Amino acid sequence: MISGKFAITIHILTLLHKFPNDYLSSEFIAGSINLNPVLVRKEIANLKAHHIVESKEGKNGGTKLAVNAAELTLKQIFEMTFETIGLGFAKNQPNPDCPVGKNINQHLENLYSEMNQKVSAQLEGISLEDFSNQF
Amino acid sequence: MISGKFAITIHILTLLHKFPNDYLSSEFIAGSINLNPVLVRKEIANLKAHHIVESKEGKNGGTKLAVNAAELTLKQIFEMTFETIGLGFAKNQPNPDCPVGKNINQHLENLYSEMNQKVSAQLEGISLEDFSNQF
DNA sequence: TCATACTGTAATAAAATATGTTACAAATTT
DNA sequence: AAATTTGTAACATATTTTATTACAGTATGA
Repeated sequence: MISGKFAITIHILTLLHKFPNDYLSSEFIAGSINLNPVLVRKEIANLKAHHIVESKEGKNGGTKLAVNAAELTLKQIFEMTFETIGLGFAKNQPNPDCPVGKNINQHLENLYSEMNQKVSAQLEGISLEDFSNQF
Repeated sequence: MISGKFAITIHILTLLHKFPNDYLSSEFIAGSINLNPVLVRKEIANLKAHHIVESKEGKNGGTKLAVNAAELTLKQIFEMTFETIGLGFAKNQPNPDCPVGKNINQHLENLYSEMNQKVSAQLEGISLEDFSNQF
């Protein structure tokens, strides 16, 4: 299910790309997104775990892109933010005694899986640089 | 954002397709989905508004498919359940004084719009009959 | 070396959304 | 008339998302 994480992460990365020489603080970034700085830091933690950005603690610290924006695709960001098109139905526990109920989740998952593949294929063709250069 | 409505509606329609000669009660359908009958009736109300099903009140009442399952596409169901891949970020109000914040929603919307087109194109090729015949 | 300004992270709270329940009028069948 | 079902509103609960507070740890530079 697509949540705000994808949008937030793209926003963060776009800013980092626009200021390639600076360590941007979570407060500055949060000011652009209009979001709580702690949430920004959480997304940055995720980006760090994937070695997409590096950050520096302490005074004048902040975060900086650690990869080539031309080589980072939106597909990677999509996957990195744990996004999938999914059941979106938290408590999907159909009746196993019903021939339809018994199998529907499998068929829905197959369907969603194909949807994800289509979306991924599209996002693979767009780099962070492409996205950022629209601005 | 994809929610349970899409899954629930497909489930309902698959059942209706499997029992083309019966008026199925919301209770029966709810039993297969393992969902509250009122929620089933709500989705059916939506289907009725789109003339996809017809229902009969009163004793032995219920709901029945009103269209040819071969001609009803999952794309129609997708749209009918108000599904879109969207921002998923309820309070996305970036800072208008920031060059990135000012424009990001437009660019994200364009991106999501393309994603929806890909998904729609895929779902257009799958009929309810196709889906139901997998079972 | 000390004040300052950051990150990192946990704990908690609030808000938004999704799902579930109860209740009952209206409709139709037997 | 009794039984069963839809239709719908009003309300309740659960889940997920977003926000806040708090503070330890780290680097900078005056």
